[in-house]
Order: sequence, then C-alpha cells, then structure tokens
Amino acid sequence: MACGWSKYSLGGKVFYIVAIGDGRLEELLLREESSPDCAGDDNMMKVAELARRWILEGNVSAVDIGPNATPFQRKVYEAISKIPKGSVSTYSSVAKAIGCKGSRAVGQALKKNSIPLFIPCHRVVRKDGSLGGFECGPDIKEQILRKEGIRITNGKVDPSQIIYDL
DNA sequence: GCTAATAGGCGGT
DNA sequence: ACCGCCTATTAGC
Repeated sequence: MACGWSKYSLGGKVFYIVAIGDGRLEELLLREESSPDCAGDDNMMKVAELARRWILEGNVSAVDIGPNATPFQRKVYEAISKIPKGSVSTYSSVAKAIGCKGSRAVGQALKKNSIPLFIPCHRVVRKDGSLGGFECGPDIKEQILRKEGIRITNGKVDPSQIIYDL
C-alpha cells in the first residue's frame, strides 16, 4: 500500500498528515506519528504535501471523493465542500441543504469520511456554535479552525462566521 | 429484517 | 444546565 506523509505543526505539537492510497487517493489522516510500517511513495508524498498546503493556505484543488461512499455520504461531502475557509456551517444546515431531516445522519456520514481535511468536515459545527465531534479529537478541530481564522470563545464559534444557509 | 449506536436538535424542566 | 424524545443512516446481528 502506497503511503506518504507531511509534517504539520499544530499548537506546539507536531502532527503528520498521512496519505494512504492505492493508485488514487483513498485515505488522508491526521496522526501524531508517521506510519513506520509503510514506505514513502512519491505520489502519496505529494498528496500529503498538497493536503498540508491546503490546510495552511486554503487552496483547494479538486480531489476525488471517497470511492466507497454511499450516495447519501456523497451528497453530504459535496455539500460541505462548498464551505469556504474562514467560515463554518452546521450539521442541520447541511441536512437541510441535501433534503434530509435528521442532522445526526450528517454527523454519521462525516465520521465515516475516509478523506478528512480535504473534505472539510472540521468546518461543520453544532447549531449553537459548539464544536461537535471530530475523529482526531475536538481539540484538534478547534486548532485547525483557529488556523483558518475562526474565532472561538467559551467553546463556541462566533455566530457571524457560521453559514446557516448553504 | 430488526436493533443499537451516533461528530445533532428541540422543547420542557 | 440537564433530560427525554425526536430524527436519519449505517453496521452488526
């Protein structure tokens, strides 16, 4: 399995953006260690570097959406890929945008997301501004959002930065 | 098929 | 702030 990584400093800690794939991008993860058991592959190293720059600079280049996604998950991913850097939206807003009534289902889909960071699941928060969950931990979510220019006080996002209508 | 488990939301306390 | 009940989707049985 091809693999690449890119160093990324977050809140004084060093993380590795780990890209794992097989010919095409399949998985992109944030880890506290690089994966020692898989050798660096040129292509995946580029993917990881691209991801790092995407986080730091917000430049999105089109990336394949997870190949194993269900139709519902695809709809969720497509909807949230429209959220620009510097803004966030809410689980219920995403649900409404794709014509689904249950906001929990959106969270479900994001959790299953195989390529976080590129699919900006960190930009989806609760309606009341609290952060909600994140696979790599809520503190990581907060730090990534701060890096993107989101103001967070008392654990809540500044309402003026929340897009309620997608 | 049914059941339990969610990265949510809402209304009543 | 807590609690209960609603919701949609998925994984496991």
